[in-house]
Amino acid sequence: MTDVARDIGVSRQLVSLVLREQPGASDETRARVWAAAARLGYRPHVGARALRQSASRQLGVVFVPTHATEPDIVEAIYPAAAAQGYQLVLSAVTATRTSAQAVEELLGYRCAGLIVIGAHLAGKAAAELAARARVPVVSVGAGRRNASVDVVRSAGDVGVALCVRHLAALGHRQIAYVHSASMSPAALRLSGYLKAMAELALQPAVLELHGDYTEESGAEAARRLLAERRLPTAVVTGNDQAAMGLILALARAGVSVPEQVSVTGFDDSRFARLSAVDLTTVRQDPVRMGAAAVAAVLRRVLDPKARPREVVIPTRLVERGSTAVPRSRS
Amino acid sequence: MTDVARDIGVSRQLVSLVLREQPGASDETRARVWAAAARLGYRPHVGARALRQSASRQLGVVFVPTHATEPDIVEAIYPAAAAQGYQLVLSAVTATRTSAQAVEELLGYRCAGLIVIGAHLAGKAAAELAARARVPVVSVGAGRRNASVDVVRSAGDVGVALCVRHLAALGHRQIAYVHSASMSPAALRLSGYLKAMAELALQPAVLELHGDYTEESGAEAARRLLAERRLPTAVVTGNDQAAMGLILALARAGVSVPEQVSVTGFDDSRFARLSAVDLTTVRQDPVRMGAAAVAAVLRRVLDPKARPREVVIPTRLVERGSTAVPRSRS
DNA sequence: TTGTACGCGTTATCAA
DNA sequence: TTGATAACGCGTACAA
Repeated sequence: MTDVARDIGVSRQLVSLVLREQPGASDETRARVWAAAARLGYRPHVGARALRQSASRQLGVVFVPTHATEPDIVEAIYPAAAAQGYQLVLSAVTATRTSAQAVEELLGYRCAGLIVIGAHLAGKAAAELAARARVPVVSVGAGRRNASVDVVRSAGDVGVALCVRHLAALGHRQIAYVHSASMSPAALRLSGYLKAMAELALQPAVLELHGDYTEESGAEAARRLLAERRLPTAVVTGNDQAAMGLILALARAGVSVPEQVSVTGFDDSRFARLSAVDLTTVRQDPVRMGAAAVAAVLRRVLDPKARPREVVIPTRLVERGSTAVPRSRS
Repeated sequence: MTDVARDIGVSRQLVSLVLREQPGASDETRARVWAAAARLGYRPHVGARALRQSASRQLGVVFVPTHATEPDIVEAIYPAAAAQGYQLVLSAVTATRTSAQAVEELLGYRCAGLIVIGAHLAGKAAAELAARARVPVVSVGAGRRNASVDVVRSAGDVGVALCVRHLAALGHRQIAYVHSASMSPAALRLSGYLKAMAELALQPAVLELHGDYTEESGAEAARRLLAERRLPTAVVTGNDQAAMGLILALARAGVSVPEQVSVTGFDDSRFARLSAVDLTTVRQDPVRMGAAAVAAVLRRVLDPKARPREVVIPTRLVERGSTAVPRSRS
């Protein structure tokens, strides 16, 4: 900054004024400052700025970059934060890096608030982190109403219930559900299935998988369904990837979707939209989740006494080609 | 830090010493300092540290979070950087955020070096960025030998040639190639195809797609192949997602893989490994790319006079079930 | 081991 | 519009 000031022969603090778009400089000077800054390739030092202001205009974001949907939420957070003049500091959770480490690193930036995407903030961890961070924390995608962190999540139970009712409306009666207990939002989705089945007076059939919702687990589900005496006419899954694996494994076994079995997913990920996959699924709306997350942190940044809230983002059914009227009722 | 010092009644600089693991404090004091730091939830302020040292131990990383393979490289960069005591500052390229903006933001952190994943640094942009940043820049995945930035890339031409030779060894003679000109590494892959076909004295057949390598473009390739008089016995694609789309669209049209047509992909992404997809593909080794990228930046961080290099990471063929002996030679 | 003093780049306040 | 001065949190040199 000193270089810029010297270059055009003005004071350092005038340059600071101009770059922060504060009043107090003539239009002509403003133009010269901007020109000089561009010419010299000058950028304000974010660290120095944060230091001086004892409050950075930065939001920390914890996410899993290799996840199917988390990057979509990150993508939505960027413009929402930028609109309020905030930068993002991303911190990834990877195979070699725990969420605790990711959060720890963010604390060094003295962010104004933290957005944690995914199921890293189970009850106790949430409270500890919130106490530790001393700044508002938002958990996106998982967790329930909570005294220490805001929660932004999808209405997963409603989404699954929509699938069940859609299938029932098509005439299905044997509707199985593929469940993975290890995923935190899965419990909510399962409850939606059970509730919808009960309302329709249908017999629930839950297939519980080991491990995460991956394509492999969908294939495992297919193997287990095929091993049974009779296939259900429809399968609701809690995740697109599991649905994909299920469909492909069924196809290998000569069972066609949707002719013999209808299948639904959850997420409306990029796979689902593929014309070749054409999966009926539940859309999560990462854009609204990202915007809601930013709104939630900033609400508490601006009013530190505000209490954390729970924001539920609606889900909606996307009807595609993987569901159809059952071939025969039996 | 002052708080920690006051808490246990020692000087601020002693705390600094201990936390940086420098000699000059008794074991007993060390323990007390660490205990107090943990209890108070203290973390050094990265901005203040960078400011004081006029050289942050941070590496900036530009990447596309929604991309199929870039997050894998990011994941590999983390441990490689951590091993040398460097933190990462991630900056995402999204639909609403250009690579120029992503880089611009990183400059504010005064990173020791920049790693740009993807094809954002075409010739001129690379030189400009390198001049602007005043720190070493590495381009990962795209770009060619260059005076201003290091390049770490896969041997894409070799990888595609491996596919062609593998198919030829199985007995294939009509081997088509699905090409997408808009992707920067694609030219290299195409050249590998053409070279290998020439060496085998086979007639090349290049199917050029509009747009990126997406599942949709694979489906488009399938439609165009099906519209022709006769299908090739094998199709080499420059990307797993395109191969996936191709296979699924062929399946819908009643053409089975590998029985009627063999297909290869490129990337060994998560789809390819799926037992239901079981795609023969080329493995890019994101781990080695990430490690090489870190090594390349740090080489020039430590020796600013060093010239940029080009590092080529070998690729290898992963033989799976999407390729087989052609049903009949015709 | 401690205290003292300085500077990193920036913002903020004041009086001129 | 400017200059003087201080402060943010940290690292480091030096003397005690």
